[in-house]
Amino acid sequence: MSTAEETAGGEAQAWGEVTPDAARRLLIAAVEAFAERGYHATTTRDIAGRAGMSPAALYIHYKTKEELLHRISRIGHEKALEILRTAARREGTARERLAGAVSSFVRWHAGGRTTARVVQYELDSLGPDARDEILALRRQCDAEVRAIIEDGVAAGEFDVVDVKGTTLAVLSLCIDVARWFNVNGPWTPDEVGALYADLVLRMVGAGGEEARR
Amino acid sequence: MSTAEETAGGEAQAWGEVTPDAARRLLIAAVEAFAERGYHATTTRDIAGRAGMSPAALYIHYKTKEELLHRISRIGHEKALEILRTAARREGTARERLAGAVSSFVRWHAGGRTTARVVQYELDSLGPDARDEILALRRQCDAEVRAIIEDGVAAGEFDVVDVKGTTLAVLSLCIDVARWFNVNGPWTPDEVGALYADLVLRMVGAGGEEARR
DNA sequence: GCCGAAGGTGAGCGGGCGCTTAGTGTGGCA
DNA sequence: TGCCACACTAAGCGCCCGCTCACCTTCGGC
Repeated sequence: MSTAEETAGGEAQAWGEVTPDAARRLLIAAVEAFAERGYHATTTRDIAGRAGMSPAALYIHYKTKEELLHRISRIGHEKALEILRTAARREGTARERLAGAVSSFVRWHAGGRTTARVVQYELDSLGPDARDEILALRRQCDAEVRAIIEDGVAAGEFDVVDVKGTTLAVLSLCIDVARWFNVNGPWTPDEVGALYADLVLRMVGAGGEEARR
Repeated sequence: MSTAEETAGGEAQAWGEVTPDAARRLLIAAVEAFAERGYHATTTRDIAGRAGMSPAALYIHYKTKEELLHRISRIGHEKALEILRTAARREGTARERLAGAVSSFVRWHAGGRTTARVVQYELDSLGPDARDEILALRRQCDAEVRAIIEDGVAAGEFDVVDVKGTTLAVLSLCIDVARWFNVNGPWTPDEVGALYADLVLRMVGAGGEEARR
């Protein structure tokens, strides 16, 4: 179920597209620092230091500290949307597609917790324009999940009273994994993904037989 | 179901115990500022300004800015624990107690979103000692919810494979309400509380008849 | 072998931060 | 009425922030 790419230890997976090398190292350093301390508590000197460079080097590749957060946020949201989109448009019943979407989405939030934390919780530190751009991506994530649930209801697989509210709760449940998941805790990302897929199927009234075993 | 105290507009409800008056005004100002901008992005000048005082006045009542966050966090967590404890120890079936706990806990996070946001999301800005104290309160919250679920499983009301994981997911779901809930959105705190109580009962395999209507 | 572009550094700027201190107005009490 | 304790303010200290700038190296092309 899980690919090496998704759960790669260094979490450096998704940043391959960022060039040149120095810009990528700065970006990864920023992700780590923002995740540990939060955007406002992180200094540009800290980011540059983690990347093994002088404070001034940051400004060769990025106009401001906020541009770093914006870039991280956009790449992260695009990755999240891609995960949901892939799962939503796979062949299969709504039940299978929802379980797949939730387990892979949760796996991403747990395994790439450092990145996911920044992506999901530092949104308010962006300026209005950047935030609007990111919010548009979020709405697309919402639409993908809602589409699966609507399909399931139409097919009689799911039993959901409030589709909009349930969609929101499902996404909320998955996203919050980034807040509490601990790499040294009792669960692997795969285990949390499986547990959550089961819980979400129950939420939509499709807990089914195998969940009751 | 909901009391005036829980959903009072100004959210000033729980701070009655803080004296003298100037100290309370500063604390409420800090809650609002932290919720809007985050702890690190909030300045002591901003807090004092909102309370209608000079920057120096803050230090008559609080040793540091962090002490403000610590006080807010402790009072908020005590309130949250009280809500869960009251619901958990009420008379009734596990099903009824879980529904009551979730709906009142969610109502608190939605209605008192400003406070809940600070309480749930600014924990990492505390120093180690203060954080440890707050984490102990969190563990008590977890224990209350887990006790209800264990009761339900023992009584044959619930069907739960992983009690620990399900407890965590239920709390996570409720807490994350503070992140996304919007006072100007389509739902009232009561509505979200009712929706979430239903969803949580489904998660523990007690969705029951009335949910299927 | 010289040149310019690209990518880096060390020093430091203007400013706002958390917090302190000296001084002020005020209300309660002998 | 005189006095002091208390709550509060105006001013500002020392520090570190985001960011800039003058200068330095490296290296491919002619």
